[in-house]
Amino acid sequence: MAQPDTVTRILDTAEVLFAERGFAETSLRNITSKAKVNLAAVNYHFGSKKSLIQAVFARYLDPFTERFHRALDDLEARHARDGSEIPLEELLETMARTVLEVPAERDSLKVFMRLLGLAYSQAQGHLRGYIQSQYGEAFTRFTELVRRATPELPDAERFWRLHFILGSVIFTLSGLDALRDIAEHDYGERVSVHELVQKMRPVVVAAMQAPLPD
Amino acid sequence: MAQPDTVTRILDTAEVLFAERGFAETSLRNITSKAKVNLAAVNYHFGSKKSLIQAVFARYLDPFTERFHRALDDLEARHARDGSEIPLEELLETMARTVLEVPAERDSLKVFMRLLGLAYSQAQGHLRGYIQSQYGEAFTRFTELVRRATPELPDAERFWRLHFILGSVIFTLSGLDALRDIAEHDYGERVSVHELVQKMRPVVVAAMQAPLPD
DNA sequence: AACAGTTTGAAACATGCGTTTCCTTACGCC
DNA sequence: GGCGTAAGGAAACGCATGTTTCAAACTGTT
Repeated sequence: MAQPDTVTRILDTAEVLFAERGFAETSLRNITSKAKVNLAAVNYHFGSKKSLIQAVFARYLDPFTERFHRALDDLEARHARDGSEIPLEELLETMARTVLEVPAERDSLKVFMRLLGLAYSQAQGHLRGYIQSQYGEAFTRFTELVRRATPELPDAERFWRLHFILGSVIFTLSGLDALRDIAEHDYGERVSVHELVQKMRPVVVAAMQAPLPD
Repeated sequence: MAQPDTVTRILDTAEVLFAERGFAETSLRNITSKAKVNLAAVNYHFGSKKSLIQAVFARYLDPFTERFHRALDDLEARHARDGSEIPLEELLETMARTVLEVPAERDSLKVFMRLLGLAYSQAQGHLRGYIQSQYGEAFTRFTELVRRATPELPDAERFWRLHFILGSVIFTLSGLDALRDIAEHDYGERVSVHELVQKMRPVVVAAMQAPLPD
């Protein structure tokens, strides 16, 4: 079994350690020693630690945005034919499916979700800027479709509700393992990610369709 | 105007810097220089950086849990008299009110929320353990009351929905400033925290009352 | 006024960090 | 076969960190 090359070994190790402890708490020495790679290799191949962090994200987000755009293309084309609007459920479904598909191929959903959570909360400045510049367009496209699917909602209201939901999803899936352990201990049954997404579905729809506040 | 004493100056400064940049990214030198206090003062008064972090949390969470327990005592006593169950809305309302009350006195809701978000995501190990051991009981009490208020929900389902909501709240309120800026820029009106809580109310209720998944 | 205990201050300590340097090894090409 | 470029390895650099030390300043008590 030939080892994967240095760049891949660094990325594989780095994403796991970042997901476990965060960026600042993970040193290049942690990464390189666990990856069985020379310390200087990170700076040689990636330039700096910041660039390594961005590369870790790009490895997930590049395929994600590509698939996501393709999926939205399909969805739009299909509904353009009969002139109907894309229903909210289909949009949410597409988003969920794509989020799950990408890391599924490497069995790393947990890592991907933790990284998303970190990107949001640890917001290293440079990371937030990078993600916004590289992947903001996909999010903008999605929200515009959601707008057309929920014309009854005031714009500001829809904005906030989308972020409520985003919070639920990232929070839950990024703390997945810990929560799942508690749930298993307290209620005896271990849920799969698939089941969890199933549980979220009606909640998310209900959240979007909740009555307006007085 | 006499300066507050050293311990208070350290805590006041530390909580702001922690909330802005996180724990690892904030050095003792950052804190002590901004607080105009000697570097050694942190180790003298708190023992270590870890203990300082815990002290920052305790200054919010101690009053919070005390008030929260008192508020739940009231609620239980009031309903014990006529034998009725406490409705879900009242429980959520009590939680929200207490969360808002404590930092309101020091005009630091933003800081408190960011800290909660960090506690969850940056989970420094020691912090999670500390918070769980010190304040887990209050959360347990609350969930038990929610259980009685929503007897139609399977236990596991309620568990997960509570965490969906917890995610929404922490995520939204901890990223409050950034989100509010975006919302203001895109939709023109700046919402107050009070208005935001008002927006969350129907969403949260709808989430708890959503139909069960197939 | 003198003393004991507490708090502050400046400096040093040891350590771990990201990064750079420089040398060796490996590989592809004329 | 030798040469040029790419990759790997060992060591060091400069710096920032949390923590400790120890003397000076302060505080309250007798």
